[in-house]
Amino acid sequence: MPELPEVETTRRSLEPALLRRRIDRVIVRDRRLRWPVPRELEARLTGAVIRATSRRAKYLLIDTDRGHAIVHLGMSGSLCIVARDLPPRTHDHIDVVLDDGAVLRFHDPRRFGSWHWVEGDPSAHPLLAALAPEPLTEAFDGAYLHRVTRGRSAAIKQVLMNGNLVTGVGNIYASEALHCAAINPRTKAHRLSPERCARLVDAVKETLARAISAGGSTLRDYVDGRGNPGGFQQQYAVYERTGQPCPRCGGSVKGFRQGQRSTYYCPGCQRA
DNA sequence: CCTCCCCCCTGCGCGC
DNA sequence: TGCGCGCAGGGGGGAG
Repeated sequence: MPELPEVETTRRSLEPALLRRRIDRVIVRDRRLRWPVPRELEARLTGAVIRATSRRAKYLLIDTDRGHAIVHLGMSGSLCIVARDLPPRTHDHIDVVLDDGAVLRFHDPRRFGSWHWVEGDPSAHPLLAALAPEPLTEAFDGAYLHRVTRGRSAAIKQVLMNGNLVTGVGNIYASEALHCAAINPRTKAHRLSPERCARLVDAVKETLARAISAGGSTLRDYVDGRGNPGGFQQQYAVYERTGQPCPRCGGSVKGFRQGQRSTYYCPGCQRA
């Protein structure tokens, strides 16, 4: 489910309910996530005061006076603020009980999500240390993309989804950004000119920003911290639109498999 | 180092 | 209606 826009939308919608709250209790109902939830999480989080929320790539961080919880939503995870007396549903694996009676509840049917605890500088954590620059900052520009694609013969779509080169762009937004930049997803990364790299960077930024503005994408079950679905799926140009007209040239959108994932593009206006 | 492929897991829509 | 199959937003890790 969640790529960068969904994680950012979740973070923004949760933040007002979390700031300055003290954590009374942490209930872990199922520890079997992507990695086993460390017992250290409950031990250290209980009694901590939340100072801020932040995001790095697709990781959401709960920053406290004692350290940081690093949360990943995987494919099917969501975080919601609920009332303390609301009974948990199936797959509600973690509750963070706040001192005002609200609960931050983590729901994840597929359990590809994860929770970690880190003290000190969170960017030094092994999960975060090797990540590429944030896509919505100036560090991610055409010169950067051109440099890191030299010597890479992989298809540009797969390069966009490599978290060590570009962060936050998953399967939906890779297809959408390539359409926006009018670049064929099969194009070998090292063949892109500096100009086309710059255009692709602009397209990634624009696509992510528009998705955040729309509250992210809800394909099946994504909801933000208040339980609201996103609306960006209404604006897709190509994703899951096989056979429908391209909004730019009217051509028929095509889908195909690329590295075990589905890719969508318009053969009419996305050039190699 | 890069690339490919598999896997973790549950749910849903489809065809028969 | 029931069942088996393929597929789904992520990403670590091993083989080659």
